[in-house]
Amino acid sequence: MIKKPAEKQRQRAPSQRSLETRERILDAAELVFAQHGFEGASIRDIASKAGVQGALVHHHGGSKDNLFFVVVARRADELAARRLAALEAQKALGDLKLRGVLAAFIGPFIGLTTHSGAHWRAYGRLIAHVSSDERWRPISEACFDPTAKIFLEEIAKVLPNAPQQQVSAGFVFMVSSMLSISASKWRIQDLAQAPDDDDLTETLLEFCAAGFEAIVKPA
Amino acid sequence: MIKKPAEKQRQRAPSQRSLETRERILDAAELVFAQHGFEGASIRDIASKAGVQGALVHHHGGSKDNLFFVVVARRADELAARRLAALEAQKALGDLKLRGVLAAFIGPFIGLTTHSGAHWRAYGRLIAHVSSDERWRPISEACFDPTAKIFLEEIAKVLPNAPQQQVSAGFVFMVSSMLSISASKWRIQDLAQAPDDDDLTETLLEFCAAGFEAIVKPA
DNA sequence: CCTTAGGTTGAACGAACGTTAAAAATAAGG
DNA sequence: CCTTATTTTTAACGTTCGTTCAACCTAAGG
Repeated sequence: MIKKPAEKQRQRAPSQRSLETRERILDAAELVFAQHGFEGASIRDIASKAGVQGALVHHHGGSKDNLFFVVVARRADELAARRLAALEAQKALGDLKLRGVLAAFIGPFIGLTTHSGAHWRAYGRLIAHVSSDERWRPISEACFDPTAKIFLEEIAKVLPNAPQQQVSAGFVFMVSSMLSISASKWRIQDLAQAPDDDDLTETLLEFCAAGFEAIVKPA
Repeated sequence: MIKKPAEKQRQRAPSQRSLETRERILDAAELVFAQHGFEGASIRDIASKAGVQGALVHHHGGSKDNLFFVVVARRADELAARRLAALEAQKALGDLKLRGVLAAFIGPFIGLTTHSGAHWRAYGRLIAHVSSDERWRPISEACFDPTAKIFLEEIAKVLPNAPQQQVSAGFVFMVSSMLSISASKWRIQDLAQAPDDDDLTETLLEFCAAGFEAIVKPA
């Protein structure tokens, strides 16, 4: 669970309307941040897309930095929960192998970011932004590192004798490749000179599983 | 060779001093763009780092967009040349295989961006920025796609019967993983909980070669 | 139904942005 | 050496940025 900064005590429950407004603002911010990045996004763009005044964005989201954090954190718990559930499901099948662990990590992400609407698609690009800029390291640590560490341990279990350095490198390669589907799918389609409607989960899984096996073998 | 926008005819040769100033400005722009991204970089930051006035940046680099293009294009030719030379060298060894093609693509990039000083290191991050934002697609097409197409053809040669779609996907996974070494090396070190001074070329090569082989096998 | 905490608006703040114009300094070319 | 194209500085333009404040409006709680 992701910790939130302490709010000062409320004396009344928020109204239905304000909750809906807040959601609309976060949704708009998600889309704008994903499309233009943090610096390229403007509060006015976000407010306009949400159909509210700029001051209201600040009221619901705090500073621009804080708003960015809130938007990233909002879906992080659900993504983590789905990954852990997939991991448990793989374990329940018995005889957990590398491929099963990677599938539990990759599957939910690709599923959500390609088959669950525009907002999850934008969220995928958002994670790509966060992961490629050291500036957002605190956000990564708060939102994604706990899950990452769990999967790193699972990978270590199914690949005994593998140097930690190699496992970490492979993990980053896997994450980068996974995020490239959100951030650079246009590039794949460009190079293939054909529209790509396929689900790339299987391809990515094959690629990473084989890659992992290859780099952890003793030299 | 990368085409440049036509300049209006000069009547005098540029002075040594102005050439040096121009280089200083492009160097500064390279560092600032790499660190803060396009939107996050300011002309005043660049000017300050180059030790000149803001107006001079505009004089030597044109608009901010154009300056960005110039900075990216500046080293693209050398990178491409090194990759093609490496490819020829691999061919000269005879019996070109997938691993050799990938080594010719990855090796020069990692070599330059990790062992050739701060500017090449920044240039690596710059390419990562360009490759992850569809906004810079024209730059990618002008600077990197020609080389990419050559290597895609070479890969197709050493992997006959491989569907083009799979090869394209694998190529993007490879590029993303390669760029992650420039953009997310801190992440690898974080996860490994140890500083990493190793050259990751071999690891990346193993990972991608095995991944490629795996995804192009007939289902 | 009142009271008032909380939501929302509209307008404005100062700062930073990319860019430009004109003057001053420099050095290339005859 | 003189002329003048080019380089560089200085100062400013107009715009947009994140943020704030005071004023209304809405609706939760008693």
